[in-house]
Amino acid sequence: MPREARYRAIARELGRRIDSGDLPPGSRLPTEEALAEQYGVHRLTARQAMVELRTSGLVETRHGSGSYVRPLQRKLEVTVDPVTRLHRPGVIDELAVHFASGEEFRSAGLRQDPGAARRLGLPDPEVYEVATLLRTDEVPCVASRYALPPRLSDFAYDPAEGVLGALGRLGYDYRYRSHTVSADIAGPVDQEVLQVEPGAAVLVREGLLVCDGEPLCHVVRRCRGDLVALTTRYE
Amino acid sequence: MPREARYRAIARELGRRIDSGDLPPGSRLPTEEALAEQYGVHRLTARQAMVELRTSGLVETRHGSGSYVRPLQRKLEVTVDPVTRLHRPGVIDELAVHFASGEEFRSAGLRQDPGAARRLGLPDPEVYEVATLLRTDEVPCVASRYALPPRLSDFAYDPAEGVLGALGRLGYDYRYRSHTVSADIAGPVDQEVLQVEPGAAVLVREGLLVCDGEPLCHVVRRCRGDLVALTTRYE
DNA sequence: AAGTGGTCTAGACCACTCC
DNA sequence: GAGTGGTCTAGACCACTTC
Repeated sequence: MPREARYRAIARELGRRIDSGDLPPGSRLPTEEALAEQYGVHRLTARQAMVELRTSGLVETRHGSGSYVRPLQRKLEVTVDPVTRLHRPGVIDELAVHFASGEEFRSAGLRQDPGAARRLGLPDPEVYEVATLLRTDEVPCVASRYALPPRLSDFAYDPAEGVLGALGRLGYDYRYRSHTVSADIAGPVDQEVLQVEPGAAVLVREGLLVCDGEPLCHVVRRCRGDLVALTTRYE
Repeated sequence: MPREARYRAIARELGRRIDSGDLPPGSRLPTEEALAEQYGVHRLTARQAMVELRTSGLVETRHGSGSYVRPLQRKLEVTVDPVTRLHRPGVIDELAVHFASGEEFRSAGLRQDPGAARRLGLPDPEVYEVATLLRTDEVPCVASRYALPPRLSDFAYDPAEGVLGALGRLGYDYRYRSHTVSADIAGPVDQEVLQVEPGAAVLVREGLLVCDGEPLCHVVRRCRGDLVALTTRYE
């Protein structure tokens, strides 16, 4: 029976103090130096405990300043309408304002994407891909990737209306055939686009839009897990 | 402009080799010792690179054996029926078999839970809480927590039918009023119940069941992010 | 300038796996 | 028993924040 590592014990102790409210959200933890002295260990061992707490999402560290108990962040609830089956900002009033700026355009072009092409029922792996980003208060929040059949590659996109809005304007009467949600760890691309740390949680929502029974668009949205929740309300 | 840390550069290089297929899923990475020698750094620096890859979910490490590229794990797709609005195992055939064993009982009793009580429209913060666990191949997979009004505290629970099945048998004609999905980092409780590492992704699905317009049950399901995806299909 | 976290080297011993 | 990852100490210097 291996005894518990020192750094784990320290992390557990600090975690307990956070849970109990002894260290309230936003408060500063002892410095690594202070912890090292207090527990009689080397600074690196104390530091390891902080890494543990950071990885568990309990604490955030600011270089040169200190480590702080993470404030309980109220997540933005983005409603997903079960009838029209479209994303709609709402619920929290400010949200409508925040998302009103529309989808920021990131890139578009023909790409090889066998998975999306298969879902779209295409014979070749090539799709027309549009990548966009939604921000709230300037913070990257939801990264979307739309895959369309190559024949739509002259697709005109206006950020104000969004990709799906543009498809509607072009006369496509689409709806969702299916949705899948899952939770991922932020990969290198997420880290860059959503500006999160390695190890952050990402909420992934994937859907297939159909129009007259024909697949029209495959959408993948990767949302910052600490900022976004998706809500469906049934009437 | 601070130059990139050595360990980050090493992690990036290895990540690139994994993405390119040079290091295929399941293959073993060089040992920490070998990496240290190869890049001319101390073993701890090479180790730090491995920590980075592990945190990003690209690699898993087995003590005494080595670090391996994580196999692309096909997630269990649990379907969520938009009509009955109930969870149904399916899609992948084996799933029905795996979940057929029912919900393993974990605990039940009166608890203080102001959040759930508020959603249930109760005057007091007390609710009757039932905690269960679903396993697939013995692996903990979905941890559920049902909150009911205290008047239902004599609620009889049979694992084979599940909590919602039992409510149906008792004559409650319930349906979901709303659902929220989000992504979290595994906290201490998740680590224990779902048996995951600190830092693992957890898919959270929260819903409110109503019966004749009255709130009946508040459900929170915490699913292992690396194993579970929730799918809704519209006909 | 002082305080604090970030990176790195050097070296040691332990715990687990695999043969 | 050899190989490999896990933990820990000791000490150093750098980068960022705060005053």
